[in-house]
Amino acid sequence: MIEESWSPPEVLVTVDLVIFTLREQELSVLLVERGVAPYRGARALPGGFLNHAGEDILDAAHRELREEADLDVARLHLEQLGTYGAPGRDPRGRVISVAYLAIAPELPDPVAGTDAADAGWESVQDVLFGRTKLAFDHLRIVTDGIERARSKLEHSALATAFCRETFTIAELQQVYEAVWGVQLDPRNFYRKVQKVPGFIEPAGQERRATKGRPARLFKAGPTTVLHPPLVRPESIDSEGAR
Amino acid sequence: MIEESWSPPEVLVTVDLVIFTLREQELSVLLVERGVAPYRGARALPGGFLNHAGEDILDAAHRELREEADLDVARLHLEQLGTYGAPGRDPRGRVISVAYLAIAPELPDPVAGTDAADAGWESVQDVLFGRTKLAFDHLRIVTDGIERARSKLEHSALATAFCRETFTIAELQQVYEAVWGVQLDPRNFYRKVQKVPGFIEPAGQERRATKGRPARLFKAGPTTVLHPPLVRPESIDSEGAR
DNA sequence: TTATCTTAATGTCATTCTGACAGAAAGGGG
DNA sequence: CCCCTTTCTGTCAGAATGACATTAAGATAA
Repeated sequence: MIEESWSPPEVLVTVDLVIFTLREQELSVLLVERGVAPYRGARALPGGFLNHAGEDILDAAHRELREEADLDVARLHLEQLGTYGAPGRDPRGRVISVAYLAIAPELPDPVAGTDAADAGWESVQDVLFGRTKLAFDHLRIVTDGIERARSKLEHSALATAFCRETFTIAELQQVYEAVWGVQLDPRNFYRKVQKVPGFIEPAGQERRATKGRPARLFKAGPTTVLHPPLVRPESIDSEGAR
Repeated sequence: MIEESWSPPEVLVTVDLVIFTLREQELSVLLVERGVAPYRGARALPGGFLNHAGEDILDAAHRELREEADLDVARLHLEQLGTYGAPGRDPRGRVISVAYLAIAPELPDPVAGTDAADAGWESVQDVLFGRTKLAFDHLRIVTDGIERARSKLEHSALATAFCRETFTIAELQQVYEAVWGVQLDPRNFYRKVQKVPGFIEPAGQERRATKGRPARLFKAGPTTVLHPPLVRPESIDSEGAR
């Protein structure tokens, strides 16, 4: 198919970021208000073009996070979610976007950066149910991100990434409940989580109290793959395996 | 960061295909021998550049499969595996590659296409252990593909995609054993697989015999998400959750 | 000081699931 | 008809699961 006259087409590459956190026990996603065309004024995932042809994609993702939301979370672990490149998804021409997923404990409110008129956390429910409209195909990206997060909660220690350095088992449970959208039995959850070797380990005898009995504190253990997995109840719609 | 003079850099986009199948109970991957520079003569995953700026990425993947390996498997389901875009991975310039994964039952030997001097199935073991060297970062892509396939076998009905229209439970077990690289107890496997609702359903009373007792034939059921999942034994190295 | 409230942690129990193994069923080949 | 191979059905103890009760440890109010 390659002929003498033919040369491969050039396209533009962007990165998009799906950053999830928990606020008031509600799953939230980081959104910006676009300050430039197209979709100026609309809500969108933070992201943008590669800076120069030699920039690594993951580096670009970290840079955009810093630029657009002023979240300089160097330690934030970005995981590639997928690449979205349908022709016509961007009026500026042929643009394909590499999406990254990250999970964060509750963070300081982000500040609007250069390209973004505003930046802030938005309820994931509002996005999924269409109460918050997103630019481009970003709704689809968020949807994929949710499903990825839900799935990873089962098999990996991702849930601890939502928590601070130390956390109680009840807090960990709230992560699962918020992301899966279900209610779990605290006693069975307590038992199961403790049984997975290396998932969580006690962090000092220290404790923190608000009203009831003080809870023990834990920290993330060395294990990254959960054995056995914490299977989510069948009820919630998983959108299939595609 | 966007200034008047600045315009986003243009990059070249390729697709790469990781096609797995089972041959003689061994997991195999489709490779081509590159007919053009760079890496001319080396083994590589089938793939290539987008044809024109308006071509959909998934369409390009199907086209390359047809062109390079003459496998016109329209029905083959391609699942996006990841995007690989490290600067310098391709001497021709800034190239990022979108990799797709597919699973196929045993297929006719592929025929070399236009860009490929040769095309054929290669043992995955030979690739993983470095006995078969690959061009670019294709070893990494294959490695990621294996891990994805191993994981999907647990939670999805992917295994049936390795089999023909109808299959015996023993054949299905061979899929799991080949991909996971473990030995399973036939009796427990039989029990578990049958219990997952909608995974497999009986296909006629027909049977097919070679030596022992004739086996019942099954076909893939409607279920795509396995509940409960078939968890793989802890032994095999899963390379972590990254 | 004591009763009460709230949340954390442990316990119980019947049911189901799991892994390891035994044996019966259904053919083919001598 | 006896062996061999492969498929299918049981069995059985130990572990895991889901549903629920009870005790423990503090804060707060009476």
